[in-house]
Amino acid sequence: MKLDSAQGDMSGWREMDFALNCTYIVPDQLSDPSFSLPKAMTSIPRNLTFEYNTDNEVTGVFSKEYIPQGTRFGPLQGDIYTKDNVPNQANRKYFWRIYNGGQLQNFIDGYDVHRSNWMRYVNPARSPVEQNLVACQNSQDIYFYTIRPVEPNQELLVWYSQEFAQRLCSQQADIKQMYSPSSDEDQELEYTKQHLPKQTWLNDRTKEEVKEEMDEDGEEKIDVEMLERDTPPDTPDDQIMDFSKKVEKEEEMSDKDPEDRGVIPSPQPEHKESSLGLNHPFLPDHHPALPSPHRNLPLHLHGLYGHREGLVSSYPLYPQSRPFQSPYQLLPPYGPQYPRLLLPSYSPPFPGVLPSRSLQYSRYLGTDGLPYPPISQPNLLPVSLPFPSSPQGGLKELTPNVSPPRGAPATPELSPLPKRDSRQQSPEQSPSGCEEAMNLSLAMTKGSTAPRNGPGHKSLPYPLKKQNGKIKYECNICSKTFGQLSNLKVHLRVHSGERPFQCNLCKKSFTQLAHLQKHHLVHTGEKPHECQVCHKRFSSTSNLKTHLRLHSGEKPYQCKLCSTKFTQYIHLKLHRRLHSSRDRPYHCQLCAQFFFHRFSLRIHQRSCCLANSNAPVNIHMKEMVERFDASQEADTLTEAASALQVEEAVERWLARTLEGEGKEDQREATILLKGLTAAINAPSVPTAQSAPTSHHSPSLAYQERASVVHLHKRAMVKTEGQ
DNA sequence: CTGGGGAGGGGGCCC
DNA sequence: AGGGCCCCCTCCCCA
Repeated sequence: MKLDSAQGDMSGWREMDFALNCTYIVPDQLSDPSFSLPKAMTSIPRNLTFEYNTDNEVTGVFSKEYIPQGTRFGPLQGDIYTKDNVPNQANRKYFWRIYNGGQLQNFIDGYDVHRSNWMRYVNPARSPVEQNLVACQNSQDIYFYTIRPVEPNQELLVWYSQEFAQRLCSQQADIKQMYSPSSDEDQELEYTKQHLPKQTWLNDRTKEEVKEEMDEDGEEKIDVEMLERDTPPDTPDDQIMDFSKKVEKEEEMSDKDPEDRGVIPSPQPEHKESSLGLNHPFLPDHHPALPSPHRNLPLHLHGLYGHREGLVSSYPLYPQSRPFQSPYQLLPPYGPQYPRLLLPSYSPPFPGVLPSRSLQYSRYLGTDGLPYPPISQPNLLPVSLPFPSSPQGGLKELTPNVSPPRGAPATPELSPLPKRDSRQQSPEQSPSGCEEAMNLSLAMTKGSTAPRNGPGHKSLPYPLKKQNGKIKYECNICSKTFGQLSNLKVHLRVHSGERPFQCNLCKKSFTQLAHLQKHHLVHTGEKPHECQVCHKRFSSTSNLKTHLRLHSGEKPYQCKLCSTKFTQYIHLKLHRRLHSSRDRPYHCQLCAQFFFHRFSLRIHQRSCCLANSNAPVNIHMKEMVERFDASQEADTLTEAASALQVEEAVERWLARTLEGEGKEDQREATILLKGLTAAINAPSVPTAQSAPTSHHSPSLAYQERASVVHLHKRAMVKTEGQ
């Protein structure tokens, strides 16, 4: 399934490259307002899951299914603080810094579980080996991108992108500079000072001491100190103290030779001297083979977030010289091209999209004539909004965002935004807010002239197969093939979890626009499909079709054990639970099928359970035998019935079953009957010895679909003349 | 347990 | 090629 060629080195990617070239977009799960759980818990996408400790606390984020490389999660959500309005009591453990033009612009604080999202729980990676996510700042948002395929049940582990770390490093350089005689007073220091409680070590020490500290770890120590004071009581102490101790301990150790410390040097020495010219004194401690104090902490993001506050990135500054060893081929970008659509904030939705015939909505509307009150748009999440509000209503397509030029800073030069609301930003300013509607791969290919490696630059974006002379597009993940590329692209959302179409009323999201349109009927109460018999209305044709069976009397789903018929398959399924295998004592050892009668088992073993069981004719024969076994004709026979008696019973059963059937079905039944009777009259076969076993699958023995009585060729519903 | 309706998901076909 | 439309299938809920 998965491709194993090593490809997709993202180590040289800039944040903008991730934004433009990412292949999948996975928005957050929508939080039902009625949920009592905080958004940080409920926002986790469907393809991810939390891991909990014994206290039911989230300890990490894991994948539930295969997640391809180049998948984007996010953005990170939380309280937004500018440098000047950080509350004094703020716990900075979950702070993310947003830079603008190299200057700190604001913080995203993920501390509050009701205002942050699941991304706060993603643990930091200890090494490039285990890292599978990279954190990037795109515009004013933080996104996590998979830099390698994530296998099911694998933990998501994140570290900064190169630029991200670079910004933090230059921040540190700024801090250093503020103590030089020539530098002006640094705002960051001012910020730090003003939020440090009195009697902090910073105030108690000389600037010279501070400078020395900074030389080692810069601002980090400040934050550690702050954590000790500012962390709310519910924060485990070990998270703070260990982190603090780690820094001190490692500072001491950093003076020693790696061999003396008994640690393994970095397998990639260039890590120590990155392209940024930074020292990474703690790098060896991030080696996965080593016990890491960081890792021993409760699996919260304190490490990452704690470090983030001025961290000199000791590890993942992806040196360009070190490509990722991805065992999988990078999935090509098939960037979903979602037109930017505008929807009114409430119904009637999709005028001109729904069937044109006029419908009476009024009876479905509320007393105020509106099905739902208009939703105040500014409160909506900036992510997953393919349908920003449109005052005039209707479905509109917007001009796609103009992608920033390649190589442009990931953080556009924006004036500080006290609160993040992408929809209040102009499209030029913020590609992130409406990014769901962008064709990322298209933006990449059209907006770029420089040849690049990585996703989107493969000559053949999709594996092609030829079936019967027709080109088939194959899914990289499940190998399912499609005749049309667009179908494959839609299909791929099943794997990525991407649901780009979101209802602006209830925040549910869908993989296809049509599904969203159908869903909207839930809110409007509209039922466009009317039964011509009873004039009952339905929201979907499928449901109308099911309903029509009530009038036609058609019950296409029959229990093969008791002949009870049903109009809906689910009813048959429920019904079948009533029949357990213990009622059928005769068991085929070869395919695990059960029978009421010994002669049925005999027929089964001699007719269809010998040769190629997978052949359609044999599968059909198995169905027939099973149905006959449950028939009243079979019941009339004794276990000692002769072959002739059984044959006659089969004929009677077939005649009754096929009464009224089409000629084609009867012809098919005749063929089957010949096979059955031949089997009945065949000499006894020592099946245990002669029967092949390799191709026998228990699933064949219990084909749910086999219980559909009518062959699929027949019309399911007769509606004419009613 | 059965039966009816509501809703969502996947995919094929056509423009 | 992408999107719209439609269909089938499945599951859930509830009387």
